[in-house]
Amino acid sequence: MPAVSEETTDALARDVFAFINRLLTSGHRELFIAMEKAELSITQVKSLHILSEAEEPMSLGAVSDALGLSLPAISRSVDGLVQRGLVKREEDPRDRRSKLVTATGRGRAAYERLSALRLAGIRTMIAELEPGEQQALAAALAPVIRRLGL
Amino acid sequence: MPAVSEETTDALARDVFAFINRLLTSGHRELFIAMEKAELSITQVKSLHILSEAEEPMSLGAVSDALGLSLPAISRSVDGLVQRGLVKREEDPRDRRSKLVTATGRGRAAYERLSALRLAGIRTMIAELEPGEQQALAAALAPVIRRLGL
DNA sequence: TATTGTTATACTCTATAACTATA
DNA sequence: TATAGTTATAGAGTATAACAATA
Repeated sequence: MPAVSEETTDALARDVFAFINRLLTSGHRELFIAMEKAELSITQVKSLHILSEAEEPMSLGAVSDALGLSLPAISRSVDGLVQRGLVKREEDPRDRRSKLVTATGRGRAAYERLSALRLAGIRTMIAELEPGEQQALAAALAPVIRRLGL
Repeated sequence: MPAVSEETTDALARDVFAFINRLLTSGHRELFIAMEKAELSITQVKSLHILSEAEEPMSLGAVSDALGLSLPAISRSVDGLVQRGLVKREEDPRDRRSKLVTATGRGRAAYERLSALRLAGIRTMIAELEPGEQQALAAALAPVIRRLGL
């Protein structure tokens, strides 16, 4: 019962696909260079991401589940972050088998810097669009973002 | 001299960022499962991609440059594709040091199948949007796609 | 000599298995 | 016994270095 034909949805999907590809290829070079310079792996950046946004300390198992990676992979990844003071790791007093990890101020700042780089890449591409195109895109995306709770 | 304020551009960039993240996380699980089943690495899929779209045979060096990976990595990656009949590799008659590689029919078909999966993930998310949202998004993206030559 | 691609080797990141310590 | 995390080991994929063939 869609009020939009399947062909239209398909065409839109292809457009979104092309748009994403363009954004991904255009904006990620600087990000990867920055990650290399900071000696952070992709997993470490992702870990910093969820820990930066987490309201409360997380166990390693919770991080492992959130990222869909094995516990050993997370253990080693977080270990590197702890050694550089980007993450704090301490025993859970209520279950001493478990370790609670939190992003430190420095860790949050490091993630913010990388996130800003990624955003800058997208902004550069958007700035190349005509003002009218930007406005139409903003108007079209805003309600979608709001409705999806992003 | 933009007719759109910087704050507006920033807000739009953030929306696009959120939208992309949602699309990437939503649609890629099936794709990775399919890749695993086909025993194709990311590099092999990317190689199939550019070879499928290439008008003419490419040298290994050209593939290496296009993907930003080392020649040995491409050599091994393509070797696997050749062994499975997805890519044809032959000496360049005009420079016998060079090998020319082309996607075979089977190789193109394999790439098309994976590409369709990725598109399906995006389409699923788009189908969740209200008809009006879809129409606004389509109207906003179409001119952008056309102007960027995508 | 310089260049194209391959083979050798070392490194990073991951997963499974074995282990330690708590529960 | 079961569970959280760590350490041991093996596998995939990449890069640099050494090599072979051709220019």
